Amino acid sequence: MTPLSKTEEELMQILWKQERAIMKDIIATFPEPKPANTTIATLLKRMQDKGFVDYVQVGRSREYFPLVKKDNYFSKQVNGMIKKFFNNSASQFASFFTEETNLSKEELEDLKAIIDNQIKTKK
Amino acid sequence: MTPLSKTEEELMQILWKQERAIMKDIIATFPEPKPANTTIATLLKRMQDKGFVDYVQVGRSREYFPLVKKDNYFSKQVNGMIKKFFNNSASQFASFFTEETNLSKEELEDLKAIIDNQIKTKK
DNA sequence: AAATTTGTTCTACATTTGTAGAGTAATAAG
DNA sequence: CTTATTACTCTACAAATGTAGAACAAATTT
Repeated sequence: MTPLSKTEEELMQILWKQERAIMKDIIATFPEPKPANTTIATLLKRMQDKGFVDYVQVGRSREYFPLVKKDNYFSKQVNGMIKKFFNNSASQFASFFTEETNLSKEELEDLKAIIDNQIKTKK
Repeated sequence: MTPLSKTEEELMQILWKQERAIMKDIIATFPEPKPANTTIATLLKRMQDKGFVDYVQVGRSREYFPLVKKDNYFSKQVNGMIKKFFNNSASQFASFFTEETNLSKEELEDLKAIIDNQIKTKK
């Protein structure tokens, strides 16, 4: 399936946030200068063709909603990156991540706790 | 600066691996059916325009090389994702990550060690 | 020297993406 | 009922992307 383009992905973010949204709601979330609604309509149709959104007719307008969960979509993204940049080694990615991102001491502690938990449930 | 497209990114991966590569080397890395070298040439020129690669003339051919480090490029990617999907919270990303990816017990232990180290140097 | 290989620039073209006007239908508001 | 609002389809078009042929030059092979 064709992936979402950058702009389409941003629209997805809106749908993920709103759960269900009609054209007006979508347009409302954009800052000035708002895009033409034909622009959004085109994008939505393309996203529908790609299998990422669908809608239900409600009165004269449509309630659009995402067909893929954000978490799901996101973990595919991460997995793609791990594959591309780390030869598929998640752990290599993980260590890179902890080294490169600027987590505070507290965040690191939290993370450590999470990992500890994981280790326990694993065993 | 315009970002790399998917295909251009793949070419970058080759350059990152080879350090420096001439056309023949690059083509050689592709499986059959290999792309036309004009295709690669076009891609390389575009990537050069975008500021991601450069070359030195060596005899009749050019040695192309990356202008951005893989690590550097990669962490920008990750940061972009964190921003987009986790509202800029790296720690939220981190916990999602450890929960979603299937790290083995050993990998988790390794990761924990790394984090411990981070915490110490952070002190 | 003739032929082959290698790599370049120029040009081209189909597809995808970003953006939106024109036209139209239905509904809501005056 | 007339007007304004909302949103949908159709059409369009510029920019970006994927891919490569034609033409040409230098180097290498036969």
